[in-house]
Amino acid sequence: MTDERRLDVLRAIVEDYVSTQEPVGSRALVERHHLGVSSATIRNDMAVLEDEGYITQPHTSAGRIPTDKGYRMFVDRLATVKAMSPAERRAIERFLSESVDVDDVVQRSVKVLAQLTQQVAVVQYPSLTRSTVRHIELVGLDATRVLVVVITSSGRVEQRTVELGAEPTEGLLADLRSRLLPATIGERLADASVKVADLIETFRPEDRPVVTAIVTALTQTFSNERSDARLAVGGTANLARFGADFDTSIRPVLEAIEEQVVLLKLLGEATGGLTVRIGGETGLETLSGTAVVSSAYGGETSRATLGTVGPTRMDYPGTMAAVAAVARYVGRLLDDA
Amino acid sequence: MTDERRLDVLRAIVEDYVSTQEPVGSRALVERHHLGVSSATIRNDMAVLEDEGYITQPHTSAGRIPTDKGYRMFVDRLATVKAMSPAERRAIERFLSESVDVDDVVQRSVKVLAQLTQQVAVVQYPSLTRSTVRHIELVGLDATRVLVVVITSSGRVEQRTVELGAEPTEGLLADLRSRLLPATIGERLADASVKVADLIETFRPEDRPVVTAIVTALTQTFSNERSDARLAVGGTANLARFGADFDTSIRPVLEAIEEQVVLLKLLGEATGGLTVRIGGETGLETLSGTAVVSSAYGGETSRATLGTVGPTRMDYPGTMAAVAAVARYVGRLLDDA
DNA sequence: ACTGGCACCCGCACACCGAGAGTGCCAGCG
DNA sequence: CGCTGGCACTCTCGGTGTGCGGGTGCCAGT
Repeated sequence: MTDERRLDVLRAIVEDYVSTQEPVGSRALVERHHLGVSSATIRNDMAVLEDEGYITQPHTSAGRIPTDKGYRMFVDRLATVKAMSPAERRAIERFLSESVDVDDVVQRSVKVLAQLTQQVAVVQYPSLTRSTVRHIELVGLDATRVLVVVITSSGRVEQRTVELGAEPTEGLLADLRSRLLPATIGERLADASVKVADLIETFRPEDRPVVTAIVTALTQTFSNERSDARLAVGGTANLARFGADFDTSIRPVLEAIEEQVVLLKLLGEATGGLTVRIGGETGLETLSGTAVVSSAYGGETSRATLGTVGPTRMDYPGTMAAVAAVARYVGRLLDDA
Repeated sequence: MTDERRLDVLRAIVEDYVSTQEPVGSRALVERHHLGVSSATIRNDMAVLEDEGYITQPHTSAGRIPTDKGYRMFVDRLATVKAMSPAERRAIERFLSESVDVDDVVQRSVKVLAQLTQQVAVVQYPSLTRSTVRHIELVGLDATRVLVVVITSSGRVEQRTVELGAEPTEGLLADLRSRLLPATIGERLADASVKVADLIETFRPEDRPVVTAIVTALTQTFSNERSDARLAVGGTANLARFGADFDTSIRPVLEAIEEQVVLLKLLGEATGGLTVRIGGETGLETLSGTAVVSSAYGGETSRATLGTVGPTRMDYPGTMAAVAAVARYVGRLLDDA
């Protein structure tokens, strides 16, 4: 009994289970795959695989289903990456390239990803940290309130209403604006934060409270506290594929999706490449039957994460290919925008 | 047999069915409500109500459940409006008043509405039509592309990327900007559309293509094609309450929610007051078990619709009260912003 | 007009049973 | 020593049968 064949068996089990959704037995296995040995031999292999924790039986004398550990092994060592067809690539590229602005790109990405994978798709709005300031605008709303608008090189527009606490002196806002622009235009957001903070001291003491309030709003915007937290979600109707039991397999996902914090955690720190989290690896106990496939996207100016949430019994090769492809196109699109 | 009591019976049936989720029989009815007559009498009343189409039995010799027509009658004539408790009002008001900008108001409204009603909440972003222009900004992205930003009196910021098709001549953008602002500031969006269109002719013929492209983008923004279509959705986890059958009662709702066009239709033209659509009244066949409670909100500067989607067997008085209350606070908040 | 009583109906829960799928193990074979 | 065919065993699943209970409709009586 070679180790080699045992891995083949594991792969076959995962593939069959994913496509049929039913526990797979030794007989069906030898019929559907040309493994060149008899079902009795497979049974022995399966017994070993079960001992090692890669597969399990839902009840005695039923077929086997993969465990999380089994899926992990499948993803790490067994899955041959399934390339997208040229037609699919074309479709993705064309659909995404029709976007009119950053929001639209994100919206469309979610849609296309959900459609391709038949799962729930999540796309994080691009982070601002690497982009530069293209414009800042201050708009007085009333005597003590100002709307601060920041436009970045990536085409994002961030806004924020500021309570000044006091009424600005005549001409102060215009003055501030005229000093703000040269100090920040073209700067990276992180650097711009420092620059605007330095500006405070150049104002008269009596104006500083107002200036400080506005500068604070700006730095908060720069540090993208809010934009990082923005997410687009789509394909929730695909939750049907999760399984019949609403409370154990669908509800937790819906709840996770509504809590942005949780969702961000799920997508995980985009280390760069494609990441797959299976069952317990998600860090959420309630998502035991769920797997997350995510990838960072974007390069220089805007970087963030996108991915899909699906049942552990998903088509990993296909999903991974789709996530990777969409990440690549979205990144390209945002970078030269 | 007075008509009066028959209506009482109908009300009792609706109330019991909503709270128990089970068909209600004549015996249970006389026990839970002090109707002062015997169950046999109730049975006669029920037979009449069934003949008239207000209630029905799921199968022979089971209890009765209300039909859509029955719910309609309940809502129109029988439901005593349930007032929100002062504590609840306080909570809503406080939570909403913490919002920092328009997006935040919408986001929070969805959350609070979903929580109050335990249903799926939908809030349309405030329409721009009634608000006025506070600022317009043109930002060059590269040689042939410009980002158009419009800031309205309601604090909304709308953006749009424009492909110019040609390279603008030196100083054209600055020139355009300096003429745009005086022509539009303080104007209602509809009026501003006309004003900017008039501007085209004041430019040299060779500049007109570029100017026209930008003006077109502006008018599109003014006519709020995009902003009207924006929606926030929350509380999807509450879909659990819809019933056990995923495919007939939950999936259609998820699908409707993802199609913004459909959802907008569902919320309906905000005629002003509180609107309730029950079952077939929604206009969607797939939403037969679903009811929508919606209300317009806002006044002068920003007006739109918000509401909830839930099963027909919902707590109408409570839901209606919650929708009305949130609509009132949101409207107030946006109008004096 | 309302009530009590009664015959009847029907879905639901439960128990039961047989079929089928799958396993584990063992003896035998190359 | 690894593989195979065979066999006994186990367990789920689907279908059937049955008793129970809630609920109705009707009718005769007040």
